Amino acid sequence: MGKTRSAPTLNDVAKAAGVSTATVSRCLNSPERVVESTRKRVMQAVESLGYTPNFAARVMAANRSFTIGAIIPTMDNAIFARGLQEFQDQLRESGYTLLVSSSAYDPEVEREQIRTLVARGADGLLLIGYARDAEIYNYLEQHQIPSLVAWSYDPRVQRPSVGFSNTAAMGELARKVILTGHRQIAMISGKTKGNDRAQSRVEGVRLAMTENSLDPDTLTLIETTYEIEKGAEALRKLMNLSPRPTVVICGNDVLAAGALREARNLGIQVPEQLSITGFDDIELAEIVSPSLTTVHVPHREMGRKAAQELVEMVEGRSEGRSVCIDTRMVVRHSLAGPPDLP
Amino acid sequence: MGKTRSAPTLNDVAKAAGVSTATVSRCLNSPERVVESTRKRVMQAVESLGYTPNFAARVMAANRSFTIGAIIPTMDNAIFARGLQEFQDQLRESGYTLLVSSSAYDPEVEREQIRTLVARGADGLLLIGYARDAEIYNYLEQHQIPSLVAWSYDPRVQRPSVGFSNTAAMGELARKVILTGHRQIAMISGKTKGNDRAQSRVEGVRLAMTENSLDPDTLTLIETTYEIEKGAEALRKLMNLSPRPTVVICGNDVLAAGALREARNLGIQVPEQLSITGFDDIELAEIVSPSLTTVHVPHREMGRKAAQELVEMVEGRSEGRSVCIDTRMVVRHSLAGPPDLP
DNA sequence: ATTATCAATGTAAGCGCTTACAAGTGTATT
DNA sequence: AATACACTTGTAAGCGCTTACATTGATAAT
Repeated sequence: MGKTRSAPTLNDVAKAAGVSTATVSRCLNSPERVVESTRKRVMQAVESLGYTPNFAARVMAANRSFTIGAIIPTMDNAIFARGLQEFQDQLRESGYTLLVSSSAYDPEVEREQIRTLVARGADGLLLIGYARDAEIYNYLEQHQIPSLVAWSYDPRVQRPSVGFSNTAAMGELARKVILTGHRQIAMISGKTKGNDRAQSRVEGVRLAMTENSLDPDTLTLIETTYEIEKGAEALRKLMNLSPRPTVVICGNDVLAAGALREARNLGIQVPEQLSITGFDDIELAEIVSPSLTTVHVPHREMGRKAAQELVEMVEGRSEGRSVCIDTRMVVRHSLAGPPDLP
Repeated sequence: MGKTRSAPTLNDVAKAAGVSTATVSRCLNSPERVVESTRKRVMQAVESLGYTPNFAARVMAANRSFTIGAIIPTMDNAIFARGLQEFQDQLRESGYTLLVSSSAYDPEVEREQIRTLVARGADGLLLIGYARDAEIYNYLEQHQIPSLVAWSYDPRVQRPSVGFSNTAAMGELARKVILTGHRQIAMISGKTKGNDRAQSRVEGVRLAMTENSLDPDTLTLIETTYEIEKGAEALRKLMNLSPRPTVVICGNDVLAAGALREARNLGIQVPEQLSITGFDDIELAEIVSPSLTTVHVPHREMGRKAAQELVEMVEGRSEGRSVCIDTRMVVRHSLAGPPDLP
């Protein structure tokens, strides 16, 4: 910290109020254990000195920080913003503070951030998706830090999580796409390596194809990072293919927005000449035109439930349950039947 | 923290390596002060025990945290995301960690967050905009925590800041709007109370009007929170006015995107029947159609320079300089001349 | 009146780390 | 050979707080 030479300490308050440090500490942490008259005097001293407890000292002494850490892949787009905001609000209600850091989708960075957060005394951790080194989970185990996975839910994985089935959600959308008549299907996915959500979404599309007697190997797949620009780039590539896909399923709304923009730049009519779909239903999805057919993920609900569950775990009231959140397809204007072949 | 019963401590490492805790500490913090052979042995012990230093203890003992705090008004939209990302990256390069929290534009919450961050041992703080209680600045002074204001720059204010002149930036845009022929001007602004950036932007429009012999009192102003939905709402209200404004200047791109959407819903052609402008030039601005005429703010540059300056301050190499970042108008498709009167 | 009980407060032992200072060793200088 | 010095490592005193345990005084129970 800054050289806190002049900041008042517990001791200063104790002296000013004419009590012991223990009493001051009690006033702050369990006021009901101090008689009113004393408490008043102490609080006044706190007030007039402008005392703020030193967090590091408190954490060290109490071995408890009332802090929850979250590592998200990125803050750069809105995907995690909404859910995290709700997560934070709910946490605050339970008396916890949220510490966020972002890993830029880099497992190494994530590992480092996890260690940092643990070293900082986080009582519990929110992680995005299942996929990470066993070593990391071991580390958390060893330090006895409860962790909860969010944004993914897979009944086969034995690990507390609050999320949704990316496979099922994308599957539903893909089925709709196929039913609408599309056969030349392309997908712009996020990088699947180390990202189970991206993997599952691709998986969902493949499954839907198989179910409908389409060869999943005919799916044209481009993997890229989740940036608007990259979505645009990928679309450009896809439009050079022959035969051209009649629909582009995007791994999320950000990629879809990029694809949409590029289609406009190329003079391709959406959805008349080309259909495009998204995933997440962030605000962007409704803003772009045509508005995106996508999958709605109840981010707020997820954030709230994750906070509740994680607090339960931290306070020893739960061993870690999993919660599956329902998604639903949102049909808007970017999806239509394939154009008539010339 | 979680009950760290089993986590190894410095002491454990020291024993395992057969040295004193001081030596281990030195290996970790100033390795050059320990002879190679010893260092190797220690590092091996660190490795094999899976030791991570306890942050709270370190902060307490060293009175230094290598942590910078930032309180931003919201994470809910992209306004701050980009600049902050760069701020963080730059900070990391200098060996600092960023702690972010968001205040939801609430001064009370902000005050609390600042106290929390200080109590947590932040070495320095990044604050958005100048406007806040003197009491807060005093508090920081007392605790000797350097703070830097970002997203605002005003040569008249005697306080280190890295930002841009909101007045000048918006003024340039407004001048362009007026030159394009508009006389019926409306503005959808963020809440100006306690938000100097919003205030300055309104100010910028008024100034431009005055300069062009328009009465600034004829500016129709709606203040609202920075949400897409609110932008839409505001536009609806404006379109019920008579005479209808021919241009709607929005306080930022988010509001503009909402306004744009609503115009589309109302069947109003932009820019043929109505012009709309934004501010910030976030990705959204280029995605919507028509794409937004707006003011480009070099967020990355701002984030980077802010990090550099704040680190200098924290390390006592600077008393706090101010940096003015240049913005520039970006002309796209949402602004055109006013429609011919019927 | 005596003892058990309880509520309010004080005493002091750490929590895990850094660092000033002390101690020990080996090398250069005279 | 004696002295100085640099370098490496150890010793131990905190950093500001919480909390188990001890103490005190008052009230209730006998």
